[in-house]
Amino acid sequence: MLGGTTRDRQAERREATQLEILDAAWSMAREAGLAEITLRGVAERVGMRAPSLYTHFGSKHAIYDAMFGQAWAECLTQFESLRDQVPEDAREALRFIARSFFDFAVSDLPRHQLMNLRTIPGFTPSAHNYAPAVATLDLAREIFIRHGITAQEDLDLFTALVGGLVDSQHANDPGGDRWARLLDRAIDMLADDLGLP
Amino acid sequence: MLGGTTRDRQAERREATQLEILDAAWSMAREAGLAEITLRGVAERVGMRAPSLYTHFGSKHAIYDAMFGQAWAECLTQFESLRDQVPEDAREALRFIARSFFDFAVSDLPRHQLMNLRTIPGFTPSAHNYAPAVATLDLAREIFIRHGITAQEDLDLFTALVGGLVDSQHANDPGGDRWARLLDRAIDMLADDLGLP
DNA sequence: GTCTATACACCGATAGAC
DNA sequence: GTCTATCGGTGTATAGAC
Repeated sequence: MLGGTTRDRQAERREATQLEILDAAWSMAREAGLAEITLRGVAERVGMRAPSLYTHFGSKHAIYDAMFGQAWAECLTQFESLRDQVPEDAREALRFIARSFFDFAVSDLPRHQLMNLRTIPGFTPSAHNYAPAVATLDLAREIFIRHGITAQEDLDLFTALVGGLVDSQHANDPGGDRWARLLDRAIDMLADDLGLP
Repeated sequence: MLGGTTRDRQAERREATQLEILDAAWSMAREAGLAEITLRGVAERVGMRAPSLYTHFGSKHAIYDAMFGQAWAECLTQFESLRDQVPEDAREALRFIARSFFDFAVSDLPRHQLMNLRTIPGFTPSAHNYAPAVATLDLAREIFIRHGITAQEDLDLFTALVGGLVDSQHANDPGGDRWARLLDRAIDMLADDLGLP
């Protein structure tokens, strides 16, 4: 049907423009910092005026929100692709997951700030864009359970431990490896606590 | 000498006004959030106009900077007063320090954000106001050494561990104790790793 | 020295013309 | 869908009153 095709075309075009805007926002975040994004700056990068962005996003926070969803979706995709590579041995599995998450978080500061820190004043992710974050944690939980680690407290301790190392690395030795070097040791510490062989 | 007295009076008055401004800023931070401080809001609380604040602080960041110094000085003072209460036993000592820091960090969100997170866009503490932070860490290091823990990596792991729990608590269960309950266990984990009895 | 009034450049957001 | 014009807000520079 012609009407249907037209509508699809328009929807595609619209989605493409939204992606273009988000790409511009990421680019500006990486250049100037996550919090330094401005609508005028983003608009300029896509060849628009600032108010035109409101055709595609209801507010600046809505742009952050969409970026939040993108980032966690990216993380989820990576974890799903790594799913079959998780070692059989529980201790090795913990190390593998921890290293994967650590590297992902450390490799992109603005992305990590948006995903895991509350660095944008007043921003809270919507339920819709929070979903891939939940899915990622669920996936981690599933892998943990598969390796016999079932207590929520154990997963909580794991996330706090890895998160603490990531934040320390970013805050106190950006670009270095002072805390990255401690990751395996930290995980072994936890594995011992869990009674893993 | 009269000139000296006058100068002292003026200096005292000036310092008092500065403290008044900082108190107003803390009050506004606790009401509206750390990042939501505005110069006009702070000025109104002390009965001034916004530009008048520039008589006492060179910029908004300079106010954040002074607050940063206050917060860490507060932390240092508390740790110094606790110094003689640190248990002899190394494991108990670790628990004690960890709990002290955890409680201090969790009891005041805006203060913790300013001290430990980089939540204010573009803000970096000056060397002068960073000093009490260094002194606090030095004090912690000294206590660690007194208990036979001398490696920098051990202290790094300790700070990352406690920091990770604090951040998780603030971000995922504010006002609760989901990660607070894991603190002793986490410290025991580390103590075991260090070969402590 | 302290404070004020004024002004400026920038921000996110809205209204309405095309 | 994109534009121009504009609004209320911000931090801050400056000139001048007391």
